[in-house]
Amino acid sequence: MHEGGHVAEQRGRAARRAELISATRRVARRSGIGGTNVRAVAAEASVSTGSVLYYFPSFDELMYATVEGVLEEMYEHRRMIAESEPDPATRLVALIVAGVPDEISDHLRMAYESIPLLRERPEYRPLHRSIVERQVALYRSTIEIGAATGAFRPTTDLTTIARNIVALEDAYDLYPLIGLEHGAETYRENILSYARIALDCDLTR
Amino acid sequence: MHEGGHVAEQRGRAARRAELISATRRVARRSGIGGTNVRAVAAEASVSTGSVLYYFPSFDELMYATVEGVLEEMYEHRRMIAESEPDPATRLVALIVAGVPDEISDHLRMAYESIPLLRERPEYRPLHRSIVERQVALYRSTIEIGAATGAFRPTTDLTTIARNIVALEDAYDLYPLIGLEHGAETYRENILSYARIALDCDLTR
Amino acid sequence: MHEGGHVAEQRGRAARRAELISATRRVARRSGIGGTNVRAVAAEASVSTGSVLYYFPSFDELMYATVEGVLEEMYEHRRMIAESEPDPATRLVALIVAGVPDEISDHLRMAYESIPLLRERPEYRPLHRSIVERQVALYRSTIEIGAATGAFRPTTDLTTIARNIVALEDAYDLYPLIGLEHGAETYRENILSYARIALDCDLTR
Amino acid sequence: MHEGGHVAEQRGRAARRAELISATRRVARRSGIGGTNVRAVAAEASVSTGSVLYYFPSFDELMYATVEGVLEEMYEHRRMIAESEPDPATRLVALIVAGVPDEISDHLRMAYESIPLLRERPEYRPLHRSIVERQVALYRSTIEIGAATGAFRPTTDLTTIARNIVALEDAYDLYPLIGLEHGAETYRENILSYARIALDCDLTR
DNA sequence: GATGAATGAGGATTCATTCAT
DNA sequence: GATGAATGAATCCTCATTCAT
Repeated sequence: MHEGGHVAEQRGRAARRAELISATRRVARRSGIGGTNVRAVAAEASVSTGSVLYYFPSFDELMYATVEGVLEEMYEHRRMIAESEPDPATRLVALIVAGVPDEISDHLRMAYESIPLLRERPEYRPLHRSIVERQVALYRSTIEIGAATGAFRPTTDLTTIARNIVALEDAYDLYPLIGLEHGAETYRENILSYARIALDCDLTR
Repeated sequence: MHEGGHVAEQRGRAARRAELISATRRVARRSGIGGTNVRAVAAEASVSTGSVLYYFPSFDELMYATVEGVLEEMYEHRRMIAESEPDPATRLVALIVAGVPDEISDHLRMAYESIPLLRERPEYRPLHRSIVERQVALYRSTIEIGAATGAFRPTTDLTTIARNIVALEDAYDLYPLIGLEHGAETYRENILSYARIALDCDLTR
Repeated sequence: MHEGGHVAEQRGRAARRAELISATRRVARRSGIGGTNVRAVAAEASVSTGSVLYYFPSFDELMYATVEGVLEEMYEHRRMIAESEPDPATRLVALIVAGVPDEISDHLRMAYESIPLLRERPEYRPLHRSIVERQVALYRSTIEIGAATGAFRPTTDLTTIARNIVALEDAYDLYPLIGLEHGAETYRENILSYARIALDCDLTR
Repeated sequence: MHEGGHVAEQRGRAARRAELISATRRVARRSGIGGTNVRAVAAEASVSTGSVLYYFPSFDELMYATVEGVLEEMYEHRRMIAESEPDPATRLVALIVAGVPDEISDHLRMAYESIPLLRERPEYRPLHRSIVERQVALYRSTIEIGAATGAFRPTTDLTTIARNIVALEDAYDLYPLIGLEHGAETYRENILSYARIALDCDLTR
């Protein structure tokens, strides 16, 4: 009927879904994943509850897409930090600083709040896993470059170091959520203290 | 007549509560915290739903008591490991081995699943925080002893090292939950690799 | 197609709420306020319990709206009697006759049954108070007109007389509820006997 | 077995019941009839919930006995006022003053809160009815004496006057409960204003 | 006599989902 | 395409009553 009608509709559909995901994110930020429901999302997006489930087969799928988006964005942010900084030492510090934010980020909060979803929805696992793995890759390649240029002199296998740094980040990101507030600065220094001895380098900031 | 007659009852309120907590634990292990409700707990304990709320002022309180018990037990287990091993190096290794179990423990699962509860129930925060702090203390005192005996030659401040070890443990405990299965052995080695350079020691197993 | 198709729905939210209020009234008439609950109302209105709470934020609000409606209707009925009768003496008698019905009216029953609600729901107070006050105003203005035309020769302050008449009505409405059955006629005559001496007039019927 | 055992037991039983009634009264004063339940009464009386229903066949019966006691006490109080004052005019004023207390009395509150119980428990009706009737009798005999002594010159039949006074009292006792606070003094004056013209007398205070 | 543990029906409320329009 | 009214199962919690002791 309409020229290119389907294409336009498809575009419209994608845009609608994006809006709903965005609304879900805002609700989840405000009220937590547990406090996020169809009605709240519909209200936030100024659409009907019927619309929400018209664009997503179920509320679970919308939540999945939302968590996915948040995690991807979180990773993307760190990847851009890595790309914009050529010097491996500086990049490493920048990554760690970005990895342990001063304020609990919504990204992190949602990442941790989505853990209970894993039990009944195994499809969440690849999401989380992949984020960790790509962060490890980010650190690993940074270290590799530094090792190649002589900036770092790794004391052990690179993957181990990269994994440890990411693990430290993950734990130190969790702590503020459970009320352990030693401050992002302390946590960053803890991670840097590890990086220095593991890479036998200076890492001034 | 009376003697022995009231055995079940005389175990008393505390025992009944303990049974309910235990039932809650089993349900939570099976179905997750999100899948745990009054009816399921009542069925698991073979009592009426009324009974559950007879022994606990609210379901939330039962859940809190359950999480508290699980976390305490987890810490207690590690404390006993520490106490039963006098040699600091051996103790450190034992703690790390116990801290990264081969199978995902219910303790850890519940610890992580209870994170979303933190948002609406701030009373959970001291629970989680305290467990982390006491674990750090456990490692710190172990390191201190080792430093005193010359077994360890710490390269930096003891609290930092202890915190980093606990943080690594916490993250490596989380990973299997999200499908990252490099194996407990790998994770333990990663932590040990840190401990070795941070404490400048051998730590054979 | 559309036109007329949505009749039931297009009557709209307000109409649905009115239906539920009406159902609540029927249940309350049959079973008392204490015997009125969501399920009974839903059954009476032939809808699901979910529907009841879809149109009212809480059952309390539905009950409030119902009591409010009943009280307003009661007042409105008396106001119309007053308006339709120009002669102050005839109007006064008509008001008293309407004010003490032969049968215990649902209005009165609900008015008195809602008294215990006042303790926990202070928002009911303005409702009751306002009805009494407006009834007093109705009598007062009637008396005022009669005094102006010379039909009444009030022996004391008009508000006092109006209040006393309403008070007598309120009490005599209560008595049949507690089993004091001297008959509406006797009660009306008692009130009229007061009106006659207080207004120094005849008040034949 | 025990000498007079049964008698003593009967006395004990009556005393226990009295204590429970008294406890029920205190709870009802605090929390309203709707907020009064077996557990609260048991706690207030420092006995077990089982005890409460050991001494009363059902909670309803305990509540009935409590309301009965309160209403009787209320009447008894007024009767004593009447008895202690020989002069009919002074007695009348004293009765009216006592009948419209400055503060909402627990007696009145319970009298009005018990109205909804009438629907399902017809046995409450004689209670309320009898209180009204005896109050009317109190006023009627007072008026009769005054008429005999020439202190009062009733303008109409004595029962009508007595009933109207009691009705006014009942309504003016209700008003503070629904938030109509013109003050006890105003209400008393309103009643006295009626008494004066109905009895054609002075009634100074 | 007295207890209090245990019950289970019944209370209001929440919410993803369905479907007629 | 999009709506939003309607559902009903599931949630936690309350409470008079029972009964073994």
